[in-house]
Amino acid sequence: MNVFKEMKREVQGALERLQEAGRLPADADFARLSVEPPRDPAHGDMATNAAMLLAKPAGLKPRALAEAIVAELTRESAWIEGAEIAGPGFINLRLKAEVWRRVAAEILRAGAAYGDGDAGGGRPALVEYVSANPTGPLHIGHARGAVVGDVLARLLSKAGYAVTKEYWINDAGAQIETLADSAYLRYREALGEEIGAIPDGLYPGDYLIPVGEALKAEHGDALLSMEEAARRAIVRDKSIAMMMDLIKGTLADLGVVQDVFTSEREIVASGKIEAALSYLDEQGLIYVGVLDPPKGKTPDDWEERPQTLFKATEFGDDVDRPIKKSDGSWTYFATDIAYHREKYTRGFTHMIDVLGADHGGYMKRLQAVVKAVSGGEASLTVKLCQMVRLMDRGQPVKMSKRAGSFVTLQDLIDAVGRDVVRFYLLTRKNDAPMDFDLTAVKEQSRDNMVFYVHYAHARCHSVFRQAREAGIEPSVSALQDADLTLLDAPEELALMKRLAEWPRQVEAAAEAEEPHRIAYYLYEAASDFHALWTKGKEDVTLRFIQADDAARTMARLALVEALRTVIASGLDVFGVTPVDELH
RNA sequence: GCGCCCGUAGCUCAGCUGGAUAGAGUGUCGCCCUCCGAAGGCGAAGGUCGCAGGUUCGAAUCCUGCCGGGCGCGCCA
Repeated sequence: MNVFKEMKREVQGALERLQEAGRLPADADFARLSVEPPRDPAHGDMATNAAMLLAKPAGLKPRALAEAIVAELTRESAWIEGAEIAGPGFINLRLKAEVWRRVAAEILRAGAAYGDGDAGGGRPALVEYVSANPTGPLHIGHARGAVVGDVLARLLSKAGYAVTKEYWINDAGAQIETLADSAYLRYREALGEEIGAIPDGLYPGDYLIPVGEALKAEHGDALLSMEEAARRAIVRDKSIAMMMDLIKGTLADLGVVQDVFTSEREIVASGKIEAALSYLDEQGLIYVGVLDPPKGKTPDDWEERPQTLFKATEFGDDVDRPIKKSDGSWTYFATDIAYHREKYTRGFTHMIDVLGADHGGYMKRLQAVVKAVSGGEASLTVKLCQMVRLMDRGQPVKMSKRAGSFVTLQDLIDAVGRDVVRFYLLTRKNDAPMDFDLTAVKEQSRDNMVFYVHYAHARCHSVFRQAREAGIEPSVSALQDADLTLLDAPEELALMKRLAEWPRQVEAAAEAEEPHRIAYYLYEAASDFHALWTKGKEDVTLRFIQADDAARTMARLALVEALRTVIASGLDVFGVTPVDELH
């Protein structure tokens, strides 16, 4: 049950009845109608702008129209207790306490499924994220995209989309040849050869040593005498496979498991580039032309030459984009065209790419591609993740590959734990830069959202433990049977109202594609709970456990369980495991 | 030069896609532990929402132009 949706339906119903009665014009537009909780709780539980919106078309003063709406609204509503007209024409509604208790009861019944929505209507959505080059381990720069993408997928899934989580493997191109060369060097090293310093231009990392050893174990010294092309294929495939295993291992430790891994190499080999381009050609979107040099930053070796171009400008991009290099091979952009066409032909019209901020310049052209290859049917949103600065006690952690203090994502997970990494990276909008302070993220204080939310969950369990010691067993059935009408304190009602917002928060966060909203909601819910808990210290009658009143105690335990359920549900969206106890 | 993102309390950030007197945390100041975890809570002070226009019943939010910061800008992936 989404109270807010139900109320909007009621208000809309009232407006339609007024329409039928001829008191509102038949063509009145309700698109901008809002029924939302007001910022200030003194304004009631729900406020609507209906009167202000429709005053002009109705030819009435907002307050006069508001009175008519209120009369219609309160006539037969099961939920509305009262309505006031305020300010420029707001209608403030107060709902019966019964409404909130019903929500609490529903939470106890639905458990983790509370908050699940149907905004997605089962439609497929594809979230592509991480997609790091398989040339080495993931580092911190990849962490944010991995978490944001993963949680976006979980969020959309909770909101009713059929989500596919995808990784695009850049296993073609120059960097992969470099990887193969680097691995071959390690292979020779494994055979006992003295290789000295790793030459410039090759990957120096230790992580390739196991690749060399694996090649030795499988092939002995046979590769040395093998013809170059055949050898290169073997070394390359082995390197890519082992790098992907390394990456998947780290992602698994982060709790990220993707459904589909699409290989660039396979897309290239399958002829899908030619197919996609010929499709675009049929649409008249491919032509040969000459581009102007980039303004203000002409490369030294710039030479004007005719190129094969995609008409990206037709879809809002700034310039048309080349799809062939000067040597006749495809540009990376050409494979992007084929890949996004591939996504569309697999049935996805709702696509999300999670990319690093350094790919900002690619956003428009990718969106242009998606429009073009789908005949305008599909759309792509690009979530750009800004930099994460790794800090310790307020000081930047120096990272230099050369000095060997290169921090991998695996190191980070091992150092602070996957739940902390996940949650913390979601406490900011993805497009705002953030600091990740190794010490601060583990601090146990209120300014640490991660801790504060976990604490609330643990505290719920603490209450249950205390109840059991007092001889009260908060079993599922006992909680479901509790008499919630005994929850009548203003603080208790306020908490129930907060819990009633959860489905709405899920839907809003999913629609806006902003996982961080969940973090802030959980923080506020935790705050409400901690406040209520502490009030029980001063006012004994507010304590959850009332030794001489078993019924009231059970009602309050039910409220605690409802809160716990919502927090656990939010943490589940984040892929974070709730804790029953803090250490 | 062009494009994208950002500018909100001293500091770090929210602000529910246009709503009412702009909110948290932190820091400063003042309170609350014989009591379900003080790892917490309550209160005070703190703002020309970068600047200037515009759109309308109403703007931190949308549009335009400036100012300031970050990222990017053919043949790299």
